[in-house]
Amino acid sequence: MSKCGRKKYIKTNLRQMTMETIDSQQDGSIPDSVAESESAHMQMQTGQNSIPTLAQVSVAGSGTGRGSPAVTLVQLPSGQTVHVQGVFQTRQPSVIQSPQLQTVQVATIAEADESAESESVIDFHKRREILSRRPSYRKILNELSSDVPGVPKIEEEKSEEAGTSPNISAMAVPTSIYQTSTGQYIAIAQGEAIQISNPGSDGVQGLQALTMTNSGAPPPGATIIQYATQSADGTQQFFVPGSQVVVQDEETELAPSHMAATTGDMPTYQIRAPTTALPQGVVMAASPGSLHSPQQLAEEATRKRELRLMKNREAAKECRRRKKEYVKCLESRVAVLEVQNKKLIEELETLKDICSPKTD
DNA sequence: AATCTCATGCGTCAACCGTG
DNA sequence: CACGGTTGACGCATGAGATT
Repeated sequence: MSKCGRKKYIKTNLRQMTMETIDSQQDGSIPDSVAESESAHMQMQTGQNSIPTLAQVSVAGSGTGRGSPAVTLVQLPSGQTVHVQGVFQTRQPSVIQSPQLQTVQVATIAEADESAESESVIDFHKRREILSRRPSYRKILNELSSDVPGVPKIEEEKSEEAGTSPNISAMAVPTSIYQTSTGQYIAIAQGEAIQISNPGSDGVQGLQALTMTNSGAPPPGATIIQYATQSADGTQQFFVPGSQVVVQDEETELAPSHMAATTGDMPTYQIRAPTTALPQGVVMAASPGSLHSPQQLAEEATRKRELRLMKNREAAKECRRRKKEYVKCLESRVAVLEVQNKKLIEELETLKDICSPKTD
């Protein structure tokens, strides 16, 4: 791949991915690449574009009821409709589901129902305009977190340079939202509590308690968390955004001894936050009122430029970090949705076997 | 070992957007 | 409307792996 090709690959970015989703949904084809997961999600929500060999499944209550019991309406090929309580409950809006995509979903339903071509063309252009520029990743993540109960919003990272809130620790690591392989949502804020929002598939709904200590022994920035896993196999996977690293420490050698003693065989995870050695603010030299000579003006202009360059440098780093986090969240969502889709298909097959008339 | 290819990250510019 | 934050785009540097 040439450098230009690489750029092209990179530039097949999130905006284009969203556009592809729209386009492919308009002509009814299934998009490949990452947008495929969105397509799968729409299948589950709208009951359209269902897999040909399977019965159509429509989810009552738009499939967005938070924690509410999932009532699935299964329409069998014979015309029968069966209300079932899903083993895999209908999920709340996932961690990554941008408002744009929600708009697309609604529009897709509307187009399917009304089949008004002219309106769809207008909608298409409207959506094009809406998607001309994506909101910031922070905004997207904040809106997403507001849809998930119990998951705190990502705090505005204001006053990184100007002013320090007394409650903000020295390391300004922003809150991160993770999604585990089992669909749980984990919000981690440096120096604050870790919350796990359980989708409630196993009856344990709401937040789970989590033990977190900041050990003195590990290197700076390391955080020891202890998570009582509830999964059958006893393992828990974390999808880690950004440059943060989650290490499962089975020997618990980094954990304090009293923690290991009180937690038994619970696995210990160590989250190493990226070192945020942000250069502190530049000391403002001269006040504008004291400038007289052209040389001083030039120096002031240079100083302002360098200050702006420095700020933009840090902003670009932060932006890239958020983008990586966003992409990793998308990838984790793809993985979760694939598992979810697989389980739904299996559940449907089981129901078909149960409900199909036996011809003895 | 030298070269090539590719992935990744960084600095900068410019455009957009929200806010006061 | 000015200002500052955000982010796409571009060029560049660097390191790792593949190839010659």
